Formats: sequence, structure tokens, C-alpha cells
Amino acid sequence: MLNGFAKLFREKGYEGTSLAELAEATGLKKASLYHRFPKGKEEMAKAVLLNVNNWVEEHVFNTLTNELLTPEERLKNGLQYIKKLYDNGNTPCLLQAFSMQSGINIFNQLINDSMSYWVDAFTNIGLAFDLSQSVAKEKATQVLIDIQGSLIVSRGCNNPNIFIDTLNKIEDIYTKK
Amino acid sequence: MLNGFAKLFREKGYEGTSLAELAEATGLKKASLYHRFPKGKEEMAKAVLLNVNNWVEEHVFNTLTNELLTPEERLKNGLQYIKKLYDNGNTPCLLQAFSMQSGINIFNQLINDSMSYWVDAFTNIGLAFDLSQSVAKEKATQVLIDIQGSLIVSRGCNNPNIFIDTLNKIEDIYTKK
DNA sequence: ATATATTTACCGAACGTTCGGTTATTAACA
DNA sequence: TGTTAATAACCGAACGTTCGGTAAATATAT
Repeated sequence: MLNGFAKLFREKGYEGTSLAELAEATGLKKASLYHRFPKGKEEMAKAVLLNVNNWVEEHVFNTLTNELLTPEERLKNGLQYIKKLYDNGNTPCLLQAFSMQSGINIFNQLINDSMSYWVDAFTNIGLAFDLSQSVAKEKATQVLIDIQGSLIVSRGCNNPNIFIDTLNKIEDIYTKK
Repeated sequence: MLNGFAKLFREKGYEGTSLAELAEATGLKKASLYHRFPKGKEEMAKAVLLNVNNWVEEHVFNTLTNELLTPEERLKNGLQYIKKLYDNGNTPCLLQAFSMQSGINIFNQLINDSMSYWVDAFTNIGLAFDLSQSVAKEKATQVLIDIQGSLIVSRGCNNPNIFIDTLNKIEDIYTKK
């Protein structure tokens, strides 16, 4: 159910997704959604965002910090999950979709937290590669930029390879040099 | 007038911007907009996109290819215009705002062309730095990714410095190493 | 120069549609 | 039977758009 919502929100944004569409995606009727989400559309969007965050924590973050693996393995596996998250570059980022809308909006805090979370995750892997805290954070920020930017440029240029190539390059950022 | 539209579209997206807001931004009434833009909202959005493209061509592209300047000067000045275009990282990118909406939308072709245009512009400066065509294009794509990504991450982290730092780093990509 | 015709710019009001959200009723199930 | 889930019907408000008509500006003709 939340996955169906996510697909809509990612591709159409918050304002661009109507309750009619959200209802159709679930098979339920519009009114029935208010039984599950009494606070309406905003609650649905937040639920989706939290759900994605949980997936990211479970898969990406837990992988990047899994001390049973070597740093190289953590990074490689973590990036695989990211590739999956964005469907090889064919799926827009939910954070983008929600941050681009309505000027100062309701999701700002959640988005801010989520981004910090991503930075933390990659700072962690940087530390595993024996980088200093400051360098690790610098690289982590660049990884975020690369992911977000390549998603946009991939889509804008109709070329998912740009996203794939970027993920490969991220691996090099840590392992080579 | 188009600048007022641009501000709205950039911050609220296409669907998120209403005709009432567009009218208010001009001082005209809603109905009057249809005198200037008979095809309505879509025509307004396209006019804004073309207007921005013209600005970019006039300032960014012309600077990057100005043979009266050294490659270093072209790059430095071009980046200055980009900094201005995005108001030091405080203004979202119109291409992002339009590409993120409505699934497969009406602007896809225009967005695709605009992105190619940016890649061309930076491929050009790469060639001025004596890079091969393929390496120049590779670097140009990365510049696009850096700009688009840093705009998103800057905003997401409430830290415009991320955008500024990225522009500085782009200069290094060409001038150092 | 003056009066007339034509075009341009603008606006109030209303259009049909869709928006997010609510209420009253029915169906399902314990 | 009593509680929960789902729905049909409906709401006011806002959406993008259209239209009839007015005022201002421009062109034409005398």
C-alpha cells in the first residue's frame, strides 16, 4: 500500500498526486483512506517518507555499518541497495519530490533529518576506510550530491547509465587513490 | 513578468503554482493572462523555460566560449553567472522543478534539450583546456551532476555553502591536476 | 487637427471540473 | 450483537479556462 503511494508521490510530487489516484492505487475508495489515515494526504505522505527511511536504514545503513563485512564489502553491498532503491536510476528520489514543492513546506524537517541520515551513513563508511572525521564527512556529502545529481541528470538526459556510472564512481572514491 | 513566473515555478513546481498566484505576481487578473498567453498555464511555463534558456545562453554559454578570454577566465566568469543564476544556491533549478512533476510530462523534450545544452557548454570549456572530446564530455556531465546535486543537497541540508563549495570544486576539476 | 474605426489590453463573472475532506449508511466480522 | 472497515453520496473551495464587454491606445480618414 505504502509502496503504491510512494510510486505516485515520487513521480508526481505531493501536490501533483491526487487523492483519487492514491485511492485507485490501493483499490480502496477515497473515503476509506481516511479510515487508515485520519489526517489525510499529509499523513499518507509522511507515512511513505518514514517507510522509505526505514527501508534505507534496514538495508543501506545497516549494510554500510555491518562490522562483519570488510569496508569494501559494506560499500559494494550498500551501493547495490541504493541501485535497487532507485530502480537503476529510473525512479526519482522521494526527498527531491517533496523538497521541491510548496515553498516552505511541511516536510522540511523530515527532509533535513533524512539527508543528515544519509550523510551519517556515508561518513561512517568513510571512517571504516580510515579517513579522518572531516574528510569522511566531506566525501559523504559529495556522495549525496552525486546520487541526487545523477538521478536528475539521468532523467533529464533520458540516460540511466549516468546514474549507474555514478554509483560505480562512488565506489572508486573510497577504494582507489 | 517572466521573472516573476520563474520564481513561482521554481519554488512550487508546475502543478504547485496556481493561476491565481501567477496573476498576482503580475498585478494582472487571471483572465488577462490569457490575452498574453492564449494557451494558458502551459504556455506560461514554456515561456519561462525559454526565457531562462536565453539567459543561460547569453551569459553562461557565451562566457564559456568567449575566445577573447583565456580558458581560466571563461570558466571563472561562467561559474560566476551560474552562482548568480541560482542565487548562491538559494534558488531551485527550473529544470528540476519541471522534470520532477506529472510523470511523463509535456516538458520532457524541452528539458532534454536544455540539459544537452548545458553539457555542450561545459564540453566546450573542456576542449578549451585541451581535453579530448570524450573526456571533456565526461567532465561536463559530472559538472551537471555536481550543480544539480549540490542544489538539492544544499536545500535539503539548509546549507548553501554546499553549493558554493561545489562551484569552487568545479573550477579545480579543470584547472588543477 | 478632429472625428471615426480598429486593435490591444484588461477585467468581472461564470464555466465545468477536480481538489481534499466529511457524513451517514451499509457490509463484515468477532 | 457490537465493533470495525468500507463505501456511496456529498460538501465547499479552488482549479484552469472561457466569454462578454469595457477602457485605452493606435491607425485611418476627413
